[in-house]
Amino acid sequence: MMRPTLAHNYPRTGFPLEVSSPLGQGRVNQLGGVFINGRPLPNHIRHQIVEMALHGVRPCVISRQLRVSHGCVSKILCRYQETGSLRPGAIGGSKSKQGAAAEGETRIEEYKRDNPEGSISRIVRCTFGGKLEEEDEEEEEEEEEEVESKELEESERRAKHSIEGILGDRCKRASP
DNA sequence: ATCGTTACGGTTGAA
DNA sequence: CTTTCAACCGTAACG
Repeated sequence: MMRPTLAHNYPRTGFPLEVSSPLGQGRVNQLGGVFINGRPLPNHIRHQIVEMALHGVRPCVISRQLRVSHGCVSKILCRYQETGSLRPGAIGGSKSKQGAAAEGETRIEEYKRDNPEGSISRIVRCTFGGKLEEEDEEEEEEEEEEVESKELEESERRAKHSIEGILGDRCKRASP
């Protein structure tokens, strides 16, 4: 199928909009919403989508009001319904490896997975702390919030790093 | 008018 | 350290 290329995307409006933001290259979709190509929608938007749906707002209205494509609203709502999470899937990383070599790798991997440092420190903590009833059933909101705040820290750290990189660029001499 | 699905160009991050 | 590459992203368009 011949689909239009990105270069010819917005010929009639006149503005092939680009929006520069602290965290990357923003674009504007047909509904006037801002998004970053290749990256998940911001968490607060995802929250709003789910929240509105929970209040009985129809997906098409959510799409128009939040200026998010209906395909995306559909996907996020679908995922929420089957996983109970509003978070995007895990991006990046590696999986590959196959054949005979993979089996050895898998065994090592399993060993690592079963004996992470964390489990050792948990055992130590439990033994000495006397708090043995700590193991958690997945408590939904609590876990989400924890991940969220971790993410926030991460993105802040990244933004800062990139700003420093830009500023540093001005006075930086040739790297070693 | 709605909404499920998917080609596309994109970013990410463990190996 | 750099490179590879399969995972996911949202939009736009089709059905």
